[in-house]
Amino acid sequence: MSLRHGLLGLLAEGPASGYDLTRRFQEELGAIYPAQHPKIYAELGRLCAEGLIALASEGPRRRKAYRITETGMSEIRVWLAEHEVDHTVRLQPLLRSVFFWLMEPDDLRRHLARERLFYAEQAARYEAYGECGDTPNGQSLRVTTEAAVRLYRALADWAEWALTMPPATAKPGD
Amino acid sequence: MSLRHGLLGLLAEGPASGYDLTRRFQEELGAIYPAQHPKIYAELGRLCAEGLIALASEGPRRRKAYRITETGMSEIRVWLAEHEVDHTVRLQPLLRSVFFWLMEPDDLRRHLARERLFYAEQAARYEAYGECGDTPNGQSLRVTTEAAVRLYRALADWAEWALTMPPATAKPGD
DNA sequence: ACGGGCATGTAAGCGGTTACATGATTCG
DNA sequence: CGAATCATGTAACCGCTTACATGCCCGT
Repeated sequence: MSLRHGLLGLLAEGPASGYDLTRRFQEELGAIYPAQHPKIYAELGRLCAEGLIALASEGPRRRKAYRITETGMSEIRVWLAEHEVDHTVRLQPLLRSVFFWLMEPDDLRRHLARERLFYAEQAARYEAYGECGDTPNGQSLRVTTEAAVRLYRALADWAEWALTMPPATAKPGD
Repeated sequence: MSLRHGLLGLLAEGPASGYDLTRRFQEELGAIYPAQHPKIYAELGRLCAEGLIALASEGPRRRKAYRITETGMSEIRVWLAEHEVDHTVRLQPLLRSVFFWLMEPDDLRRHLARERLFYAEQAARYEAYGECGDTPNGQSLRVTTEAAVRLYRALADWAEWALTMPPATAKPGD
């Protein structure tokens, strides 16, 4: 349950609504940790009930902004300092690569070219993110986007490298 | 539902049991696409019922080896060629990095040092994988491990780089 | 007045994990 | 004969997605 602490962390920057948080999780964090609005609203409700966040203000269009409480702040701090990191990685594109030998060489080339492009675009997107301000949270976000850039560049380079490999087709003679 | 096609793809290499496949998904693919035995046995049952795989042999300790059928082969080929790639990435360590500014500088340094080590170990593990034979599927696995190496090296380098950054502490004066 | 974006929710279902449970065989 | 490992399963739960549904406000 990382989303819970993700929301808490974002609210540590300042009050925000479910809508705001949804946008951040889609656009800013979409490429490293996506989340959809139903999960977010549900979790906000739970966090509020448990007193980790509280209603900060109500705006037009029944907008509800939440702020983090003292309890919430200590909760996120404890999580960051003490809770074990979940290193789970699950990348469908890499699972697919195990089966490249089952693909037609032409299909594989097309596939890798498209993958390369996609990853390069993602890398560029985060590279363009540029400065995030000189606030503490802005500087941390800068570190995060750097990770995203390096990650997607690594995948783009890999796809490019894979294109240079002799295609390992199934049944060359069989 | 990628696991389904993951199993199909591995069975395309030759007959295997749920136990065999579980081991491959834990050890060989654990760092890019982990899967646990309950899911695997359940999925094998379903695949068998649908005729995409079939019982190949029964061994000692009630071992049941499955083989892929013609239907299954065409299913995995269609999936690889036509089904859209799921590019979802969800990395808790990168979500955490958004909140580095909430951590004590000392805790952060320790955290990054441990992360760096972890990723370097993973990279080394896959680097050591070395040759996977000259069979078509072995060559593809080589391409996959190359991706894993590049991915984990990128993360290790990132953690090392992050250690050189001035820690963006919260509330410098507040 | 109405269309589009802001804003919040509910419900069903899926994919995956964890814990529990058990049987069979080999090796020392 | 006991421990370790091979081997297969079930049940409960969790986190997340998708589809569905609705209300409100602003600009044209």
